[in-house]
Amino acid sequence: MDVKTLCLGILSLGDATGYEIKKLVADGAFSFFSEASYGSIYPALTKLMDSGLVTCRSESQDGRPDKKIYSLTEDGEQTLKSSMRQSPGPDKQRSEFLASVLFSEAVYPERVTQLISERKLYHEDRIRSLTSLQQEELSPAGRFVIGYGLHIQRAALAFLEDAGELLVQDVESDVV
Amino acid sequence: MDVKTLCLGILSLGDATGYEIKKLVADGAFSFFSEASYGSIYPALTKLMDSGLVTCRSESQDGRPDKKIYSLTEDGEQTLKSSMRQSPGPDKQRSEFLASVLFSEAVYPERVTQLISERKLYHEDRIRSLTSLQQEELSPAGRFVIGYGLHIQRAALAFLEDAGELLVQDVESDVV
DNA sequence: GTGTACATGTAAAGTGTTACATGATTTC
DNA sequence: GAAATCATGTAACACTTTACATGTACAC
Repeated sequence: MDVKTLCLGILSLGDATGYEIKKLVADGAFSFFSEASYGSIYPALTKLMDSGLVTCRSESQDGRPDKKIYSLTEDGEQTLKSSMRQSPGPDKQRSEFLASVLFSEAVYPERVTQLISERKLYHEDRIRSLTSLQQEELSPAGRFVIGYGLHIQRAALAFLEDAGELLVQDVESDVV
Repeated sequence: MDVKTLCLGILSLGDATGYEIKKLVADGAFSFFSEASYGSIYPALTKLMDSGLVTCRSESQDGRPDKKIYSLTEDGEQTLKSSMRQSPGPDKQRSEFLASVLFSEAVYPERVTQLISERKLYHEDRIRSLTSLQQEELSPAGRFVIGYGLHIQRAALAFLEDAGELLVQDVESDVV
């Protein structure tokens, strides 16, 4: 999903500024399944303005650049809806952790133990953030998305508790 | 993880051609956590040659371009090992499915039911491929990585069976 | 006083994908 | 006879990140 559609989608849930969109994508409910930086969000919003899919009202503030609050237009809503008609592409899951485990085995087997224990902390952390997001979330779909994320993180953690031990033993016995 | 390190890692598990690396990344054990196209793999291998991290022997074939089989050098192994010392970055999980669920709710709620049922098929498919990969896999780390993937896919499917129904009901009652 | 949050935006650099070019061989 | 598999490689394009530019206000 490109940044333009992502912005359109976020705006369908309520008006927002570029800054707010970035925050949602970086830390909010969207952080679990998307990513975008200022360098792609601001240009995307400008292009959406040019094609009339969003409008923008400015609120002046003292000491700061004007806040530019974007809203979806009727056209934007239709465009989003027709994007939603397409079946979503497969997930893109890139995990340096899994790659590291697989590649460390041959060249640096002692590393595996550490990777696993660090990974548990990672999942615990993700679970904490998702749990706190769950407190705020409102719409059924929002609850569903957070729930989906939580469920996966918990499953991953449980897997590490079980299979992580086994792997560590296996790799260590190979070293010996 | 950049394509160069990915190639180095795959070569640490055994010699391979660019074509084989692409296949592993697209359909094999690596497909669960990485991605790369010919357009990035071939140039990466050339660069790795230039910096002496891999060597290459050619096997001529009739009617086809020579097979170029790459092997890790001692230098390549050390470089990979020092990459492995870095703690792996966070997972990058991009899910058009989750975005679609969240964004459809407002502009196209009937779509949600379909998204969920298509998604079940998606997970079932992933489970099938991972299960068949599990048959071939050999090393402890390989088994661990596939197991991790399987566990997550199963958890996701289970979540959909439970929460998917609820969501569909919620969204439908909102429409009415 | 130091760091973080607020707020927008651009330019350069890097990375990667898609599409193209080439062509035999095997499977349906 | 069409489509997939084997096999390498390049060029154009798209996308993103990182760094820069600018500046206030508030919390510690």
